Amino acid sequence: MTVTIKDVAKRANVAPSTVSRVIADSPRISEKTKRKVREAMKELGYHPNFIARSLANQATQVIGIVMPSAAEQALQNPFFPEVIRGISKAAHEKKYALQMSTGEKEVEIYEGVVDMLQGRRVDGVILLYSRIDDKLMKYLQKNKFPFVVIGKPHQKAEQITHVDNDNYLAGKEATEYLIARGHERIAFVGGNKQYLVTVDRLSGYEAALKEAGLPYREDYIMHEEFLQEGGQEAMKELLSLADPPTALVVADDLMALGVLKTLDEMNLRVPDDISIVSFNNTLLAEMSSPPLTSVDIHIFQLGYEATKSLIEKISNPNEPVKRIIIPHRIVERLSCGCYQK
Amino acid sequence: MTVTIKDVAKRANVAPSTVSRVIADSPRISEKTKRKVREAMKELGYHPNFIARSLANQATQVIGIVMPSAAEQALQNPFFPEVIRGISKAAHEKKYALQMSTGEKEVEIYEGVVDMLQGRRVDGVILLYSRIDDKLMKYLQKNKFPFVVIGKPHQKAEQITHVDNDNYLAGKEATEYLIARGHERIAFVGGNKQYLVTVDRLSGYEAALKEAGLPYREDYIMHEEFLQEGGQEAMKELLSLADPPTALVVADDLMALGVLKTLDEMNLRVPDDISIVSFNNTLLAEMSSPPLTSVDIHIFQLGYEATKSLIEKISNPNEPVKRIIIPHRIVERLSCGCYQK
DNA sequence: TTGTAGGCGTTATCAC
DNA sequence: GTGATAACGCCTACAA
Repeated sequence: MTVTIKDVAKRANVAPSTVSRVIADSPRISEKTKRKVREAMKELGYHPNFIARSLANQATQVIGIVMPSAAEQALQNPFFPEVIRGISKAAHEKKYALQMSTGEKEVEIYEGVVDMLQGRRVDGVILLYSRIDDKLMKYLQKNKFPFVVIGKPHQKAEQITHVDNDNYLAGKEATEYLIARGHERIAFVGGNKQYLVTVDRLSGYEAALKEAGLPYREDYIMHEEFLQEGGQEAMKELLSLADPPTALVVADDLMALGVLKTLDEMNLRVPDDISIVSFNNTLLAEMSSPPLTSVDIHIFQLGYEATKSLIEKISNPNEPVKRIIIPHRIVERLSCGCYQK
Repeated sequence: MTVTIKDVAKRANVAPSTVSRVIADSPRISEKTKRKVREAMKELGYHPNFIARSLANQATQVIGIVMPSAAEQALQNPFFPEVIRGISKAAHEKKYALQMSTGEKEVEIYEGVVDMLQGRRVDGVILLYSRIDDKLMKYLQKNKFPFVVIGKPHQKAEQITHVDNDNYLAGKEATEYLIARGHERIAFVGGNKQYLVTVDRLSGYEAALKEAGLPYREDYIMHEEFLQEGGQEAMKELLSLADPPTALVVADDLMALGVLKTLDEMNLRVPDDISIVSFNNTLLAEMSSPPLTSVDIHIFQLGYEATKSLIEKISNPNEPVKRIIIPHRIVERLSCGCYQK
């Protein structure tokens, strides 16, 4: 049925191994037989069977992408398509294929990835998140599977290749940006505290307040999902406070969108009544009304670099651990105003 | 190193074939040995090797996703993450994994997919687009590879399982919507005419004009890329006309965004100066200023149904050809006004 | 430079 | 019910 290496061999009057060598373009084969074999391949319409090759090679040339939650949910946030764009570019350059995890709950994802790796479907994986005490990450490390994480590993970060932003600094700068505009009651709206991004940006926020001699208030700290609904929830709670904030550091554009929505419903205006600095600088930040001042973290590059590092690691298991910090920068738009008492 | 079926067999004092049967939960194995074998698997931490299994089975339980262009580019349009969400859900339900094509140019994609299939990396593919005279589609058909397309196949649509909207009708309704509001100079901004979506929506547009006794003007028809830039280009051209349109049917939200951008730069207001009906009803439509009246084509469902159909086809090659039409509906927002002479 | 043979980890077809 | 054994398609020593 399907034409195999043997068929080609017969046709070209050589041994299967010779064909195999031609495929690998081995220098030990004469140009003449190479030509002959290649011609036979053309004539028969031969295509190498990756699966068979993978089995023999113990390598698949496939990289696994692991999302923090069901793709179904994660992909709602433009962060993910954007990282995947970067990943895709780098993978393509090195001729790697991409496979996506598809699990709903955390355990399912965990098992899915374990199967992916143990089942030798992929040569390595990229974690598109980093959370505290992550079972999966520990597993990967223990079993010495090639992987890189986008974000900062919770523990043993010096032993795990990762690509991250300086989220502490970014959080600090975002906050300082608001402080510089006279704000004193600044709230923080972030994702789940399990995520390192949240933790880091929050500490940056905290540091900025401290340096400015402003009080750190528990009731100004919100943790919600990285979705619009999360932002809405957070904003509602903040507005129910006796003295609501005059400015917000929001850790994600999509969340910020939710924040804007709630503010709009409450007839509050941005930046007149409340200022916002957001994160990610996705298209959403540009499009919202008002457009959001947002910290560009270069998502694409995050994915691109992570993939390059992973591939290096796959091809050379002794590759030293790397830590790559992608620069960030605040992109000013219209969501911040000066606070006037 | 890695624990195989043989190791398990030894440990459980059975033959490898028995272990294999236990994995497949064959009814011909006694509960007692099953228990014994399963215990051995636990103890040794056995994980089946998918690759080996695939080779023996001639099936991978992986579905390939084929985008119209480099993922790097396509993923900029929220349409794609959204279909993938649907695909991911259905795939997960049936325990299929997902692999993405990663090619830049059309030829590269073509070859990538051919390799995917011939290399037996995937059991079937989903084309996330449909274009005229598509080489790849012909290839798939000729070689009888399981595939489904999202969109309407150009030729032999009755022989190809596909999931689509009634884009003709949708285009017609969108146009009628504007006509009903008094507009007579209505332009069409679509994607490349190679794409069937574009063609279909355009014919719907044309039909609506005809029925209303309005002239069809070549200079009101724009074909650009499905990106913001495309919308900007189109709008610029339209505005350079002696008598620019008072309303637009734009075949994609992201393009519509570009349109809005250009209009804004020109100090034209929507809907006061120009009305817009867009397509896809992504988050962008909701967020833009003004929010766009947009035709919801239920992207998620498109992906979900396509995947279910593909999996059926993979498991049963004799599955009859299917054509699934996903309903659409216009979601009214603030981008349309009445035309007053 | 090329051929032979064994192995990669499973499944499937026979036997017993 | 369970055990050999031969595929699946390719790669890679080892020979020649």
